[in-house]
Amino acid sequence: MSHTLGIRQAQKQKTRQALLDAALGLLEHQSLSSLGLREATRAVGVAPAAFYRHFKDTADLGVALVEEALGSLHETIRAAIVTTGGSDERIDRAVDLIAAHVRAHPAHVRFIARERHGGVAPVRAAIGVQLRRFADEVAEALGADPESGGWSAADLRMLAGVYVDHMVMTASAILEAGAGADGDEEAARRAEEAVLATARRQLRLVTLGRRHWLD
Amino acid sequence: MSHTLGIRQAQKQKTRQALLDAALGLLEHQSLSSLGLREATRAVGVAPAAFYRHFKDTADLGVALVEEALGSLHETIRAAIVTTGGSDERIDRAVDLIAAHVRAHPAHVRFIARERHGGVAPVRAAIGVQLRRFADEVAEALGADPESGGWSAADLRMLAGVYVDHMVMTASAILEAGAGADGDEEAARRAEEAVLATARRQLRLVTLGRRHWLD
DNA sequence: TGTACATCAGTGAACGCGCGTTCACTGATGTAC
DNA sequence: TGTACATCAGTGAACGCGCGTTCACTGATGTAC
Repeated sequence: MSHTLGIRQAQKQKTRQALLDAALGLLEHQSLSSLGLREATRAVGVAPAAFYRHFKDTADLGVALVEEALGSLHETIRAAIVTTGGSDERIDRAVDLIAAHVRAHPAHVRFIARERHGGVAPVRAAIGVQLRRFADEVAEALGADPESGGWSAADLRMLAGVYVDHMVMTASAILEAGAGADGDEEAARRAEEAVLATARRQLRLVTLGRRHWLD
Repeated sequence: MSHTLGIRQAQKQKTRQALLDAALGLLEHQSLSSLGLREATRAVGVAPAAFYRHFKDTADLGVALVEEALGSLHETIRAAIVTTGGSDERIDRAVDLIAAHVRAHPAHVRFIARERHGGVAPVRAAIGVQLRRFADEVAEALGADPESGGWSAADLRMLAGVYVDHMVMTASAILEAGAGADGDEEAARRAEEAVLATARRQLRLVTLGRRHWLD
């Protein structure tokens, strides 16, 4: 028979997850550096002291949120990497994947965009480490592409960084487009489409630059 | 004779500026959404209530900081726009200008990078408006360049946005490079040079894409 | 299976503290004559 | 130039409030026999 978590462990995980979810919700309208431990516990419905059974402080909770948020982004990036086809098809596919990611995880995207340069050092560091890992992974994939023959490691790494940064920026811009047109469903749709169109244009620009890099 | 500010007005301006300076200093290690009004007045050495003679609340002070910070960035952008010469010279010059800007106004750069996606809506909005203005200005300059003959307005605007975003991201990366190697002067210099080298590579990529945009 | 003891996630009360905001005030600066 | 009154930047005390952290506790879950 398979190993099951004890009731106690399962309950603890549930509370921990509830704290993470509540915090993520509260961070829609504020930064992590102003999130209170009591706010989070109040939203979950547990006593303030219960917080310490799961996290040292709110920065610690923030680092846990980074792992959660970048875990889901990692999957999206992997999906974009393995896409095949002509450059236009790959661009369309990548942009669609980002849009779908934002729709599926808006709060995660907001959190990463906000805290990437935010006021909590350990969280900033955790995001930086993970994004650099993603870029390494993308660089490796780019290196395997015949189109990258003759590229130096530094150039590949630069290009990978451009793609990862572009992904994060675009995700954040999609979110902003949705929030900007408050209420007006149709305006939001148009604003999002404009962001996606710009993102595709930008990727086309990068593709062209890439094609002529070794000229 | 020239018009002089009254003693009272001059003194008020001085206190206001002291509050802005103190806040900017305090924001090195936190976000605006957690900056306290009492923190700022304490740092200046005035009573908490004095704050209200200058700002409605800390968000209001933040908006004033946006104007100050983006005013200085505006000058740097204008300087980069008017640069002449071959594309490599222009890239080198632009990157040097950014590096100089970060050296001259590190706290302003940090503030903009942090609050661009931060938790204070009016500040985020103010930054967005100004950066869009900068992009419009850059787009106009690009349109005047013979190299952009045949470009659509949307394409020019997209390219301008790439330049402005790249400038902000690079400025923030330079700052991070300096902070990352704490204490080690030589490591900081090397980290900064690596960031500048990457920035130049990225601009070369964009230049190549631009050159073949209408192929 | 049943019993006795150990573990530990979550409780609830208490603490000292700094917060934002208000208010009547003070005294230097500004203005009218 | 001098005087009498108005303005208003900054004061200092007070307020109620929510904060982070501590502590001994409870009672359900886990474990050993």
